[in-house]
Amino acid sequence: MTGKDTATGGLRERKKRATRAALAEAAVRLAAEHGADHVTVEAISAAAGVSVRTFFNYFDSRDDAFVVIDADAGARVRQALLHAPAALSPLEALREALAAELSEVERQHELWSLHAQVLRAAPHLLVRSLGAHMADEAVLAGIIARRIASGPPEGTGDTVRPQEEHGAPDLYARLLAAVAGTAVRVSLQHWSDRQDELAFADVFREVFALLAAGLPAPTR
Amino acid sequence: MTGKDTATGGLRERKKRATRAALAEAAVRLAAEHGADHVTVEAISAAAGVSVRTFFNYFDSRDDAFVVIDADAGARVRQALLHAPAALSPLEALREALAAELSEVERQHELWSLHAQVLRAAPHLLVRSLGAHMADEAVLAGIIARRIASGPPEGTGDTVRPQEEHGAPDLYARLLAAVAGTAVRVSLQHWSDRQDELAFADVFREVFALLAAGLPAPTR
DNA sequence: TGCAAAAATGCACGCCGTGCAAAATCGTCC
DNA sequence: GGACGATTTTGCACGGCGTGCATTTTTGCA
Repeated sequence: MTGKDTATGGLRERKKRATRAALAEAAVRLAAEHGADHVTVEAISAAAGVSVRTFFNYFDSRDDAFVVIDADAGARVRQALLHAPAALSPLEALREALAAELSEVERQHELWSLHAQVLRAAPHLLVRSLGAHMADEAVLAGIIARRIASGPPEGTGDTVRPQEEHGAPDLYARLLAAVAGTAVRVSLQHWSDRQDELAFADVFREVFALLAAGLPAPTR
Repeated sequence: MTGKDTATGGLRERKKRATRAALAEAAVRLAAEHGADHVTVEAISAAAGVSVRTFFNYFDSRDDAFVVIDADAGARVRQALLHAPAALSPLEALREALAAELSEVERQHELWSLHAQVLRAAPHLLVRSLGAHMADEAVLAGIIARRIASGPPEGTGDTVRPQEEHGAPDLYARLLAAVAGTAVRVSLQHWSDRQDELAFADVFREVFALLAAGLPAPTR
């Protein structure tokens, strides 16, 4: 369905992508310089070389230009999750799918850093950013639920440990999808605060380790 | 600082509270009837009997009127957490603090139900609602961090189990605060979807049990 | 090259949100 | 009880946001 991702031969399509990227980049750069709420749609449009009206053909609101970086990142995560080895637990599978996508983030370190800077200065944009992931969250929960239903892990081959039957799988899937999103956000925030000290991947792994351990009280 | 909560003798203060409540209630009722995005500030103000300009003296934006129900719920949770028994783990303490506040929710069932209805019909408002909790999240993380630093649980009295030294307590505290907020949201959503089937408290407990267990793959 | 579909644009309009100054209301002191 | 200072409410004006519609320009294709 989303097979033709990056390499699209359509000339028309390419130009649309270029325009969208130009608008997004102009928005982020202007926001980093003057502060997000001092950047008008008119300024963004002018910097990207299109009319104000055209801006609204690409983004539903001014804030979206600051928020939506890569529109189909969610789709890639979903694909990765669908092709994850059946041996992995849901939490592990999701962790790996996210890690793969987020390694891309570290490669475009500069743009993301700028982006993080803008979001930090304007909390309400960060909130919007969360909202952008919420739609993904629902879809992700569906995939997780299906994964659980189809392929029970049975890693060791024998019956399960003396562990309570946890009720609705829907609830589990939703919770996992939501918590994973939260984990990504917290990881990014923490890494963004101590930018030069830590590798993002380490923070990310640490966070998921904490989750898998059941958020135990830290040993001081 | 927030000592005088509900019972305030000041006549002026009372009138302000009344006006704010009237505006919020009018907003929610109109939104429930006509849909949130078909409700203008003018309509809300008229229903509450004040001018449009006054509306903006009470709320920073139109959406805030739909979102902010109880402004100092966060403060109460913080207080509860501060007075929680030292024997509880951070996760347990936070769970109990939230549970106490959320029992209030079930009492005002009708208002919250209406509210949930409005938020469900307008996802972007739900996002804003999350945002309202994000400021709380940072403060909460600070309290958790301090709680960890001051009173190490040492429930059994001896040294810790063979368990890795999990790095920054800041990271843990932030993660816990964020995940707890997510847990509340997922619980509310799940409960809201199956309103008559489950008690909210049960869903809430179930979610925190899953978190404490490290989100294990559910036994099918 | 000519034609149909799609995208970009201009224009008009209504609502949002804010600064400012005038008017109304409230608490207090005499 | 009445006047005064402080706070709140209100009207007004203005700029920015976001949308519908008709028009013009660009693109893909025959």
